[in-house]
Amino acid sequence: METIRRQLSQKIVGKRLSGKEIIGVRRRAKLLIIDFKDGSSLIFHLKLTGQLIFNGEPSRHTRKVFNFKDGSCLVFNDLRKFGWYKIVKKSKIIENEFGPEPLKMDFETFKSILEKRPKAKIKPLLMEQKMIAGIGNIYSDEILFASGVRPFRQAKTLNKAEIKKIFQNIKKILEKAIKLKGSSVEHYLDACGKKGNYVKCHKVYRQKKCSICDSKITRMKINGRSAHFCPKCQK
DNA sequence: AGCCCATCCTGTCCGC
DNA sequence: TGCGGACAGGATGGGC
Repeated sequence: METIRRQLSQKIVGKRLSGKEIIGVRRRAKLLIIDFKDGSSLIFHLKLTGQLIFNGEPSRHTRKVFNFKDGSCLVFNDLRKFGWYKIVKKSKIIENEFGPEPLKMDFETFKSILEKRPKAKIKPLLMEQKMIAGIGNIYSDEILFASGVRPFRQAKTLNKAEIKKIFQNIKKILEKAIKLKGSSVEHYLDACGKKGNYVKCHKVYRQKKCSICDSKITRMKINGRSAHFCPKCQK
């Protein structure tokens, strides 16, 4: 998402769509927000299979093509049709429904989130958008592997060192994933129509063996989502 | 609060 | 080859 935002920002700021000038492309949680000069915004949620490709070729999964005045376009594809877009006069109301952005979050804030939800399992808690914005299924697994913490541990059982590690790895993993332009497991493509490279760095998500100890990676459902962890490296 | 389930859709993969 | 079931970067709403 952040990769798509950065690329789109470079490509479409200054262009005109239906007579309105684009002045910025922002991201809040997993929402992509295109701001217009008149104060309105075009908001996207790509869910699991959405793609936004600048000057892409329309396919049978194309839901909408946004044509800019200069002849370029933005193609919105979505195989499963879970994604959506809408134009809003003020985007602030929607943006306020989310917790802090992980890369801007300080340690005290993170600690207080865990204290607010002592009984929640750590993986679903990391993915809860109202608590922390923008962490999804892949990165929650990878963050917890890097931190040596099993995904079903309740927040209250984490010791100070574990909390610190998780906090640091949230930043580390997300920053590296952004640097490598995201993770393409199935449908993800960036705004240039290219796959992300972070998938090569996945240590547990859809992996068979642990890269550290060679143990078989455990896969289980936690609150309805697939979770992956190493039974030896994660406690 | 926290978990479970169904739901929104289309597609792939795996086992029989 | 066909068929059934599981599963899929997400999120919501209802029920217990």
